[in-house]
Amino acid sequence: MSTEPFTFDQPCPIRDVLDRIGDQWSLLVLEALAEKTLRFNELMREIGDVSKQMLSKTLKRLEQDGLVLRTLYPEVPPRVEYALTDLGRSIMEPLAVLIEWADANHRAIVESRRRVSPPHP
Amino acid sequence: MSTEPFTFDQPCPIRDVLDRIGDQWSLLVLEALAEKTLRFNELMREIGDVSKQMLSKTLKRLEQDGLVLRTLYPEVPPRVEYALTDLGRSIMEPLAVLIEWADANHRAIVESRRRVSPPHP
DNA sequence: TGACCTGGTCACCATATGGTGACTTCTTGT
DNA sequence: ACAAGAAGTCACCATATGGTGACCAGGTCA
Repeated sequence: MSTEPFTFDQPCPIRDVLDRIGDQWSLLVLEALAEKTLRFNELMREIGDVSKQMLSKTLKRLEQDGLVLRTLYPEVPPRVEYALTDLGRSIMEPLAVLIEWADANHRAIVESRRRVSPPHP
Repeated sequence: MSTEPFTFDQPCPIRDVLDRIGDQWSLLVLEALAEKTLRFNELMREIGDVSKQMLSKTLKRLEQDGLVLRTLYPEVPPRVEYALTDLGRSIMEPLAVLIEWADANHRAIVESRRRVSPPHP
């Protein structure tokens, strides 16, 4: 299949990518930053229910993977801005296709789920 | 954004979908079944490193969500075949786009990761 | 002299996740 | 009689994940 070949150091690309965007918060962060550059606390407010710790971890991984650029302005109080890189912007296209599918088919999934295990018998 | 609006019963579609395909095994199962219908033990061998329990759980969720069809042939010994539904086949298209992106950009991600935290100083 | 702001980190704890190996049921093969 | 094989399930246990709230620095406002 298209995910092969891969080595141990460089695992199957798609599993690696899904590990990133498949977690609780990465997609939300990417979506927020796709709209515009945001500061740490702005991101927190934008996403709403993410904890500092998780947002911090998520941003760090996205930065390490080169999807997000972190810029520190050594002012007082310090200002830190997060923006998508070119790579980060480029992943939004495949994600948009997936989001489109999700929007179109979510109803079918929910109904299938309900059919199998009805609400309250 | 495109993921709104959503209710509590029917969460944000894309998060819901990512919860499914973003887990350890679902994508592998979908990919295997996209090639051809397989029996339980065939799937195990195909994927290689999945446990019975996880494969069972994964298949059950995919079936509940209407992505996979489980057919039991009441023979002896029993034969159970798993196949993609139309819905299951339709999600392979957005996934193919994502897989393509992953293949094309995985190298960039790995290199970015290495740049940030070098192997052995 | 505090109290507050930003952008975090850290320790603690609860829950979720996932692997292992035993067990099941029925029938066929030796 | 006994093992084997299909398709799972179940209990047990270890690790991963993620939330909470305390804490940090430096400077500013009242």
